[in-house]
Amino acid sequence: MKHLGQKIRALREKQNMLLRQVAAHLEVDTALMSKIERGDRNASRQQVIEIAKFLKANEDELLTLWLADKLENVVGEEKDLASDALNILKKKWKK
Amino acid sequence: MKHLGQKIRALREKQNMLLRQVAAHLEVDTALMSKIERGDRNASRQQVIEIAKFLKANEDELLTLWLADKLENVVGEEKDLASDALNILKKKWKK
DNA sequence: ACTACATTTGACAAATTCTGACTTGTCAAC
DNA sequence: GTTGACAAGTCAGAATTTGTCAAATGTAGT
Repeated sequence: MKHLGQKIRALREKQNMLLRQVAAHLEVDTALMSKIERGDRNASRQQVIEIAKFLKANEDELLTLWLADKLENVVGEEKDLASDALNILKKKWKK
Repeated sequence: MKHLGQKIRALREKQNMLLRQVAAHLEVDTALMSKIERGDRNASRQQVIEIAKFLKANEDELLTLWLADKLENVVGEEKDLASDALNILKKKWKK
């Protein structure tokens, strides 16, 4: 699994829907929807939720992919530090 | 350990240095340095590196804390999804 | 090849966020 | 009450993000 967009596209095509239809449901331009599916743009949290509803997908699964995309942007070149960094956060959250 | 700023402050105070001195070394305003230590502002990657040099700290350790701060911002309320999201990324990176 | 429709792309303005500097306030020590 | 260290608020310019539009490209079907 690569990014959220690819997952969305797979879901959409399995249901024979058009970009235009999903875009209309989110009330955004088709062009934006295209970019989201191609990974050019990030969807907003709310958009992900709407997409999950509309495509009858598991909301948490899509949100997890959405979060993964965002984490990837932040981590950038620091891949080797990411695990340690997340562990620090986990400790912090436990308290 | 909370955030990078607290670590920096601890290091700085252990060496009896003033905010002003560290700030001067980074060529930023003392007020900005104060905010970084209190976690009001994020340091840039380059600033973290400079600070590590100046305070004789381990660069990777500080960068890890720096990354943790950034991850925390991104994760936001999605704490429960963060582990899964990072696992997805790890798989992706292996290839 | 022509038409019709779906998708992609690049340019763009508006909105939002980030950054660092500047100013003012607080507090403790002297 | 002056000084020095730091905190806190405000601000403008820079940078990034967001969504739209128009034009380009892809893709069938005829």
